[in-house]
Amino acid sequence: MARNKYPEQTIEKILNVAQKLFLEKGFDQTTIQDIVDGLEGMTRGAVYHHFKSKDEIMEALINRMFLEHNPFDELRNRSDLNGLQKLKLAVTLNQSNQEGIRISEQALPLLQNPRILAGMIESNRRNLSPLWLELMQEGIADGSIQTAYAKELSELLPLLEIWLMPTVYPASPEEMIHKFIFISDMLTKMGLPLFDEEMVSSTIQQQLHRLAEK
Amino acid sequence: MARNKYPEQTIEKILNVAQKLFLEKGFDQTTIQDIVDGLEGMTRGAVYHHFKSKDEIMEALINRMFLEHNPFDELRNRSDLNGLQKLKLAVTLNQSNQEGIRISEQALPLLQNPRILAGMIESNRRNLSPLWLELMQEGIADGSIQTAYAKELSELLPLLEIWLMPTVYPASPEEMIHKFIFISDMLTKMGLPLFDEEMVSSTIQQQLHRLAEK
DNA sequence: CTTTTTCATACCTACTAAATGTATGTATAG
DNA sequence: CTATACATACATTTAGTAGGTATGAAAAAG
Repeated sequence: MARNKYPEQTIEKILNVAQKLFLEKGFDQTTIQDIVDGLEGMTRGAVYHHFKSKDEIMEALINRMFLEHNPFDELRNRSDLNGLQKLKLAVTLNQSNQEGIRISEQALPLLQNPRILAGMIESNRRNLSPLWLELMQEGIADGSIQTAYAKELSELLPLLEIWLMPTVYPASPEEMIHKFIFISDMLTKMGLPLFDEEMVSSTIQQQLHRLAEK
Repeated sequence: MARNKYPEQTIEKILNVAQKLFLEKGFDQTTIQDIVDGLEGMTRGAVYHHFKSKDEIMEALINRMFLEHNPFDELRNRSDLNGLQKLKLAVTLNQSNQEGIRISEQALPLLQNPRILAGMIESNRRNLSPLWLELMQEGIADGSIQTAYAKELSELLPLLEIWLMPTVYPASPEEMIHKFIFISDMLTKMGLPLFDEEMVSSTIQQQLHRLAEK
């Protein structure tokens, strides 16, 4: 089999298998041969043709996870919303976005995957925080929010997201609820009322549901 | 040279060299042979005698860095301080503690060292947060602080420390000052006034000094 | 418009280099 | 005398490279 018509499909396949394995066994414990074995009828040569190294695969993966489907593109041309409303929507979209990754890959053990965790932090800081900041400045300009801490909050939001991950900071549903209330309260006090009553209570419902499942 | 009288010294030496190399070049880029080369007159056999694997060296290192010299032991038998005062002292001790690591190892590029970053997060959560929580509960009991968020704050404090690291979140001195003010303000609003005027202004002085150096 | 040639590239095979880890041996402190 | 702190030599795993082969597609020729 030489010269595939759609090499992008091959690349996607490689990334899919790599993501699965990295999340399951961790980056260091996954060999390139492991990835190849998951590719049915391919050899290491194919992988090395598309990616210079294992690190490059990791890099591409992190980009795909945290960059490609970020929720901010959809918000760009929504002129019907003010800054705060956009921010709230971004939170919601972001949440369901992450939910997707989490479920499909069954609760990624991030602490066993330091590369992914670090990549996430770095990618968030470089790519997501500026977008948050932009929205906040929009909100400040149109008067829908008042805060002296836009820059700080834009960096902190992604960090708080990590704090909310039960795989990094294990938490019972009750504790999760408490965390949410804390964040909601804190953000409001700092001038960024992102989580209103409705969002908090819907999260609580969600967590109670999680509790009932056990 | 066989059968050293003080094997602990050998172990310490290994950890010292490993720490230096890991922080300089990163975990993955450091080979066990590199460590051995820094040990003058030792062979890989010695290292493998004391540590089963490279990962075990890393584990021991992280313990040594974040566990052995943590500031809380000193606070245990200080019955002259109330909870809040102990918390404040803990912050100060913790800060100078970290300063030590940072200076001696010239600004560790944590994001190039995902293992260390993740180990730090994990170690903080497991070991440090409970100690913070304990102090906070003491402060609540003796009335020196009032907060409904002790558990949350005890987890968040170490995270905020990471946020304050310029090697993870690059920041100019001005931005650092702003971050400090943010944290001070935020903690106060959440019922944990750890940073009083004096501490904030001393930090500002410190940052301005850093600014002047350039 | 059809055929041929050319060329980039998707992929394979075989090999190298490097690093981890292991089995076994030796000397010495207690 | 024995456990253990190390050394030596070796086996194994794994990343990465060099070079080759096949093929789709576009340009050139007929």
